[in-house]
Amino acid sequence: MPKARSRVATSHDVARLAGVSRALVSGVLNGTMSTMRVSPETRQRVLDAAAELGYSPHPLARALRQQRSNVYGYLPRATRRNPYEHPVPFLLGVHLAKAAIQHGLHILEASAETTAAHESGELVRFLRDRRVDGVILDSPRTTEEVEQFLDYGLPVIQLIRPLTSVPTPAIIVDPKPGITAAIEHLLALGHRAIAFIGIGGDHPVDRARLNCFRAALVRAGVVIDPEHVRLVDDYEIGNGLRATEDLLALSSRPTAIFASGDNIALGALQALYRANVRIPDDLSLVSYDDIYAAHLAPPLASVRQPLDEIAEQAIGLLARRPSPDGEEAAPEPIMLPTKFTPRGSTGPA
Amino acid sequence: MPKARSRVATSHDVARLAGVSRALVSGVLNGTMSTMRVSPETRQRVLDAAAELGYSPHPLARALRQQRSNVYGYLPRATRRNPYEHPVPFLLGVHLAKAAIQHGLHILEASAETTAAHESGELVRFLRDRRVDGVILDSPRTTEEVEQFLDYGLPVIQLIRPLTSVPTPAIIVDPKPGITAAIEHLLALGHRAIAFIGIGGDHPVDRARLNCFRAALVRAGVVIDPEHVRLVDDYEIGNGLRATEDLLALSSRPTAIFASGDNIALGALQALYRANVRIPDDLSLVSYDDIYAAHLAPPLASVRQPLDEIAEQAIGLLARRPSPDGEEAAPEPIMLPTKFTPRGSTGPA
DNA sequence: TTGTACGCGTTATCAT
DNA sequence: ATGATAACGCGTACAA
Repeated sequence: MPKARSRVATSHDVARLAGVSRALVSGVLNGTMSTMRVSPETRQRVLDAAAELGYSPHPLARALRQQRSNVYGYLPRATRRNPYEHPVPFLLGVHLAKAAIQHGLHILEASAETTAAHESGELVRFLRDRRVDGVILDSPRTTEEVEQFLDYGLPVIQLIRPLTSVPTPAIIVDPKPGITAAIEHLLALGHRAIAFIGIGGDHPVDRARLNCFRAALVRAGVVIDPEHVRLVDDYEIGNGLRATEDLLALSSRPTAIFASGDNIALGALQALYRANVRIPDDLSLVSYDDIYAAHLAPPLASVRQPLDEIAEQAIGLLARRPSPDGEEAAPEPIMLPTKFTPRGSTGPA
Repeated sequence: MPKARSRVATSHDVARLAGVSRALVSGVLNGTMSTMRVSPETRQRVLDAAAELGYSPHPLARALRQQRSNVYGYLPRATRRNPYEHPVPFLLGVHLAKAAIQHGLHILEASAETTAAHESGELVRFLRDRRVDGVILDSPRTTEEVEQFLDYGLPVIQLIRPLTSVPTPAIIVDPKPGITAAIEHLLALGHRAIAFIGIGGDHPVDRARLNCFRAALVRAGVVIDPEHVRLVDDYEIGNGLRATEDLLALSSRPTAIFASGDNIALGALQALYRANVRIPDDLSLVSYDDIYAAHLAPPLASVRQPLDEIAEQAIGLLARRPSPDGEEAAPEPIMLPTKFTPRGSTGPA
């Protein structure tokens, strides 16, 4: 009947068993005292003792001493009750957590229920109180948001939609290869009337998707019907639904739709289902994100952003501790490519 | 240019500013030394000083001293590359994390990439090394898995599919209200040939869903066609797809399908789409889980398990520290009800 | 109310 | 060349 937690071995236990001091245990296990500082025999005794006791240093004690919690804050771009409504920031968090573990780090996701919390400094306070070692921001909206953390002296990494006005490392995505492949795929199937549903506003990242779309068509000599470009406010299912309804109501109805986000595509799917438009027979549909596109009915061709890669790169940057000192030079953003995967949702025009 | 992290206030700083000892700062801020133990003026001085300095106790130092990390391990039933394939254990983790924060606790999700890791004790080691204060297990598969943690002296809470052979607190779901309402809804629409797609095997929780389904029909005097009950191995999309194809191939094709899981329903949706069977015109579909059912095309009527409530209850149990001592009596599981929400996926038979 | 030991590992200083 | 001693990080708990 294990009432109290079975006491776990401490460095003291190991030291006693090996007949050495605690300092030596620490040195050996961390490789701090390299080969020449400690005799091979002693070294082995320590290792054996540690193994025998199943010793693992107390992470809190270590963190306290090293002034490094090994926890990094992650601020997703949006949070809602149901994560399925915001797949990208959400899945990004999952991948960050996984990558962090690989490096002995941990992610603390700071969810702002209200957008107000973003500005109020509530989140800064939250993460600061927990002594995070740094912060990963997904598409921060305001300069202040980023600077709050920098002012506090924390390393910051921006993902996906970095504010270039703030000099931090950033990891971004190149929409071109994926979108180009997607459009060329549709063109090859004979489509000429291809619609675009995406986000308006002036953020370069969102505009870039439209630009890639445009460029691919222009390159093929296709003239884009202005009515076929539908810009909405946000990546929400309802927006995709309404935009698609609008497209279906046009006299010049498109034969294919590029939806710039999985949930935009989901909304499109709902509208098409209601209107009894069959995919791919009556209309072809391609999405961006490729998070759950493959699981829909029908499975959608989609352009994937390498969220796993983004996460790994971000953690990698944080894991090799911030540059010793002078290297404050505005770092060049790391750009990762997108990739298109065709599925059953496209067919001949 | 904030090179080094702006030093954060310590209890020492507060003590100095308030002209008292660190012990008193701790006592006042934790309410340990309640009103009668410290003079109101001093008390106020401490509070003022803490507020002025924006003091928040270092969580690592506190945890180290109190021998309590405030971190709890969560072992989801399944983990894959894409969390959207296993919505329940996944969303449970999200809700656990959220509820934990509310109580000043944290969740560490231990994902076993391989099922082998579950038995090997690798996960126990992982969590033990991180000094978790307890463990939340979602539908553990083997008794050993649970006992490993109990042997180590950690409090364990089992969710959804507890192993009753191990005496731990548990939180379970009552499928009856939701499934009964769903079937009665279909009956009221005139359906008599209602199919069931669910999990076989001998786990009582999975069987219970079928039993509730059966009972509701029997109560209405409906005879169930044995061909209409399809049992599959796991809650996977592909299984729902194949089972539905089988159902569509029957000479006595059902007019409605109850899919015992959102991704079973998703598979059904794919099969129905391929076969060009319209919902709800040609066939009615109801799912279990209600995680993303509302977002599909068409939105599915679904039975919801209160994952948020489950999470809150679990955290609640852990937050009020384990029973002082003797109260080892096998605790009664906490049972929470399901709820049915009709949507556009059902219609007259 | 205060002093002091403590939790546990790391790091800088000291001793052979 | 090898290893030990002691201080430290920060807050809490108990005795004084």
